[in-house]
Amino acid sequence: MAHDERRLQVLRAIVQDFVSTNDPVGSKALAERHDLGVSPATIRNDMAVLEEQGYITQPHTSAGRVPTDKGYRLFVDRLSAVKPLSAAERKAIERFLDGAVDLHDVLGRTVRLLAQLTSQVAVVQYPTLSRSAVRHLEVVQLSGSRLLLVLITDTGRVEQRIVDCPVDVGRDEVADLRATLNAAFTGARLADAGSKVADLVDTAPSHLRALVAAVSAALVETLVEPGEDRLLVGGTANLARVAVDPGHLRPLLEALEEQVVVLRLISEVDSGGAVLVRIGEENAHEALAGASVVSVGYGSGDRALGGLGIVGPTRMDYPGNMAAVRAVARYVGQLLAGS
Amino acid sequence: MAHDERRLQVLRAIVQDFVSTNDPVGSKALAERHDLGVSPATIRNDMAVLEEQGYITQPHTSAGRVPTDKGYRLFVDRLSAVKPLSAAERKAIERFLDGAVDLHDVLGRTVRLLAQLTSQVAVVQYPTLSRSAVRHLEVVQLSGSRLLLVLITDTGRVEQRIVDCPVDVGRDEVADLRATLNAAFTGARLADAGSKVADLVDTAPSHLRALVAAVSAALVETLVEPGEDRLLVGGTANLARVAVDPGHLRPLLEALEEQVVVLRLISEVDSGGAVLVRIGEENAHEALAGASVVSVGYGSGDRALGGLGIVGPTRMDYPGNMAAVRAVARYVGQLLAGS
DNA sequence: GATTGGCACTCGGTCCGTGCGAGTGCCAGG
DNA sequence: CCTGGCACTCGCACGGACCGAGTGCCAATC
Repeated sequence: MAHDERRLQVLRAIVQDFVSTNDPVGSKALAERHDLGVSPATIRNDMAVLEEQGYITQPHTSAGRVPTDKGYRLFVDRLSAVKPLSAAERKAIERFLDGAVDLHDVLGRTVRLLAQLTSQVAVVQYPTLSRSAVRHLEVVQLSGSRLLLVLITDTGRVEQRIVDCPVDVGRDEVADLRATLNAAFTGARLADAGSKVADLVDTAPSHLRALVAAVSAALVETLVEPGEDRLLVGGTANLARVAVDPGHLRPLLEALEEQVVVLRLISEVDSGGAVLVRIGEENAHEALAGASVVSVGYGSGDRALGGLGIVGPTRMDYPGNMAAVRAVARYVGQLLAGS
Repeated sequence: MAHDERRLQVLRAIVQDFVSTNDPVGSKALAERHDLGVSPATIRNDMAVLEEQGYITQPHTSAGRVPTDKGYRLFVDRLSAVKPLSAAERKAIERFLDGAVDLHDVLGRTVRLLAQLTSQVAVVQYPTLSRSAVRHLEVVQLSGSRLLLVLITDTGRVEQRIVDCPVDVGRDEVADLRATLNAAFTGARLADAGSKVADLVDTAPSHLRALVAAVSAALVETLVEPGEDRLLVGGTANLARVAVDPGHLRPLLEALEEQVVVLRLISEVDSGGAVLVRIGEENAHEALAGASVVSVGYGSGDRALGGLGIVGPTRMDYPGNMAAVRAVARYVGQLLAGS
């Protein structure tokens, strides 16, 4: 029906106006700023219906309307066109990310770029270990019985781990161990590494068996362990830009430091490569009740290496942010594939 | 003179009360809460003098007094006794830091510990490369002409760097290169590495010379480059605890992300191992005008590896925070020395 | 039947005047 | 040099009045 159609236009207009002005929007202002072709009175009727359906609400009796989570959801799902990035923005992405010298650098630049592009808090997950493959394993002897195990993945990630061996290790044994490990693991997906360990211990030369067992155990532990530094956060200063009440700001900052929470949100990426938007209460975490998360997986080809995205108030520019997140993820994916 | 002595007592009392209550403190309250042995009227006279000398100020005509930067400075320099940590706190430090598996982990725990102990923002600098020594250099071939150079220091830090060589490299050459580099650099202070590079290129076997030159150049670059990820920040949520005005909070958050600024403050550590306190304007950075920085170097023995400390409002518990910073630095120093 | 103009009503935000209380500075006396 | 007393200053919290934006409803209109 024409009615429903126009009501959706009204909702879209409300979201757009509210996002840009941060003021509850009234029927008169709507009629003025958008060519809806009807009078304020008609809009009022539509707004009453929209409120009844739970898409908008009014903070005070004599104030305009504000979108609810449900309203934003509808907007994102059906009312927002994908906003292509400007040429300048594309250029900025390239300029910003090119010239990175290693993985750390790439991700650091990414998080800063994303924060700047969206004026929100940006988060980037390190490439998940289990989806990467082993490029090289290095064993360094620190002292008689202490070894440093360094794992280098094909995504450029470097993981280190100290191993205490039960007995002192000879110099030759270290070399043997290095050769053995590399022969066994190089090229293997880390997810498959666990199952290889058992074989390896059995087939190892007897004089190395105890050593291989100890090191392999540590290796598996490193891979399985979720890893604490898997998240990079940037642009927190953008939080203070909008927020009025620091009491409201604190739990958000805490959640961002409590990386686990955000990690869970960011890493649940759609395998199809679509941008995921979680709005307000959908985040199912108290501190994020007033926040939205826009995230997407990045990777090369069909492999998702990790997720990245932004966190901001529910009142955000969804089309613009979704476009920025997607563009950055695509570029980072290419970059990592080429290294 | 007895006068001066008592005036200092008054200043100390003002600082203590203001820090704990966050209210400007008046003469009457002072007389009640501290055994100064004199009446409020006398205290008023002292306060008038202290204000004249610039140690305290009153925000409004009819309000109590508040310490100035200069007042805090005097308090820190002459009026504060070192507050020893409680047994429980010492225990907490141990419990928190033990069980760390690698450098990342140690520093991550440190920053969280410090933030929790002081309820301020904590910052920890990664061990400075130039003061570390080379434990091992590893060269991994990524593709025909791309090498990954991995540097492991005796402080457990791992640096990685991708090197593009002018020509394709053979497998044997990589092994030779690895051996050559390790022979030359293992055990050397990184600060001295630069001067060794020239020698190395000259003495290298001719077939390796070009390769050694390229890799060495990258190595030196890695060492000289200040490195962007050398700072760990934690506990920013504590900022929102105190601050009332998010507009005042934003520049601080920005400064913390702009790692360079804080890095400069933290890395200027006293070689004698004393705790350094910078109060308000002393920081010579606009965003930190209302903040104090308490920092100290950590390291093993006489070698300072880096700095750590806290950033908080000028109105902070200096004795407690100084004690916490020092204790944590000492413990971290031990931990890194033992690894 | 949908749309529109008119109109009474609600209610949050702002402005302003008042009273209160904390804190001070000064002064005269011990 | 210290002390008690006293007049004075202001910031702040409270409360009432005003104002205007915005709504919901209704009768008239296309």
